[in-house]
Amino acid sequence: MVISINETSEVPIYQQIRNQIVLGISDGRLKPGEQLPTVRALAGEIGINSMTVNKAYVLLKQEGYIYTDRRNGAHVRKEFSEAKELSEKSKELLQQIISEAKICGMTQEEFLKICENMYKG
Amino acid sequence: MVISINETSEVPIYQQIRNQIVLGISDGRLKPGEQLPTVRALAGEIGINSMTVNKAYVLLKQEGYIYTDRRNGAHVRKEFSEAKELSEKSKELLQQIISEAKICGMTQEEFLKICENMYKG
Amino acid sequence: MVISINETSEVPIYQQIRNQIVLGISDGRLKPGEQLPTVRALAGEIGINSMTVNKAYVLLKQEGYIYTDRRNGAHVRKEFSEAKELSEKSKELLQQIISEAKICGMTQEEFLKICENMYKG
Amino acid sequence: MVISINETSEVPIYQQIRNQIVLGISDGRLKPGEQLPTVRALAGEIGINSMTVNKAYVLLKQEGYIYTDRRNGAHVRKEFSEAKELSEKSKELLQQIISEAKICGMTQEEFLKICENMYKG
DNA sequence: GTGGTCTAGACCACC
DNA sequence: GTGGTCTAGACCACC
Repeated sequence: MVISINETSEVPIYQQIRNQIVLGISDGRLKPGEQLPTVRALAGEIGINSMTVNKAYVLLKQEGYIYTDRRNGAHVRKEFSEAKELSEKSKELLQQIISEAKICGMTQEEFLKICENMYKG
Repeated sequence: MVISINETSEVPIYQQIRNQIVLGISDGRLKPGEQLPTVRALAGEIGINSMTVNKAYVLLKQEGYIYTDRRNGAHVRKEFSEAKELSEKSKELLQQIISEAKICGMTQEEFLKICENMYKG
Repeated sequence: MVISINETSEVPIYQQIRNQIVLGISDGRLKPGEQLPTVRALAGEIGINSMTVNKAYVLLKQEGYIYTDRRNGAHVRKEFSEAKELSEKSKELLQQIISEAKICGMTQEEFLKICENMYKG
Repeated sequence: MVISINETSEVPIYQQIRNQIVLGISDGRLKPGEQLPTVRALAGEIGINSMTVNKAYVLLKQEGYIYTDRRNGAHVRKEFSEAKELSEKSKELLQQIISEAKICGMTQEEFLKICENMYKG
């Protein structure tokens, strides 16, 4: 899986890495248990400092998406909790996005349609 | 409309102000054309620097939610473009939220249900 | 409150800082709401890199002991949740310590006496 | 006695082995003088490098929990010193745990109750 | 070889 | 002035 960084984005690089890996897990490009590139390998590939990649991995680990061990590097978690619950932060963001949708004239149906397409994607 | 700031939040204060005003517009607490408090008044009310409030208003203006004129201060826009299009940033965020929903075992139906409830809210 | 670092300890510096601040909170040397030294000030005082202090503060923030905001720096949390529950990690450590106490011939009463003294301290 | 390793734990594997053996000694599953599996046998059983098991045994020997001789392998120590004294490291850890207990609102009585239960366990 | 820790120094967003 | 992010480079514990 290729990680591509937008250097001009206001989103910190470590967050961009985190986001793309979460996306990869959700759409199946990264399989449960699959090994991620090593911190150094990914840093070299992207052309950034390994501390930045490390920070992304620490974050992913804290969020429960991956686990690391010194022997084998970082791996995608094998079984995810089926909590079926969005984080508080995500709920707030979703509410914010929906308020923007309403203001630009989108009906509920139109918004749900967009979500459906993203869900399938 | 009362603006309440969470000082310990990682969301910048100017962004919190912007978010709450957008929310107020979307749910009708702020009517089209309605006058917003002046920068100084709002800053005094919240107890923060007026530069911060100003930054929020500049952002809201750039995004087309309000307009300002020197005589009458800031007002909610009277007619919003019915673009029916989310910003690139919002689409990215939504995609990110959906990927998290999928990973925590939420079905499409369950996610859409949450959106519906927020839409009505 | 003075933070003193043991450079020869196997405990990472950022962890030592974290530990001493938690200790300070628990024994009242650090009051609720009290301001901690800035990252740079503490780093300069101890004679270490500010990234290391920053790491300690991030950890304390994650654990809910302090909060930070860009205006006023870091502060001790004002109200702690009365969860009355040790973390899993602490429970494991406590079990480990107790097993060592038992092996070196300490009775339950003797061990509880040590805990009492530490609690009062 | 079965040693089970948590590969995703932040606790080093050699430390996990050491901890479980100490636990086994303290609760009587490992008797004084009892023979421990050979380094190779235990490594094979767990599925890890024998250097790691060796490190755990060296540590246990240093701490006085086991003794080794070339002919018969490793054995649990027959008589433990009744020093009735915790190691400096354990005292520090205990102080740290107690400070966390105090902050989360636990009374001395509640904390001692937890210790009692662990002591009996 | 792997991730974890640390340094010295820099720039940035926020206020 | 504050914390947050990032770099280039180093050393260490673990395996």
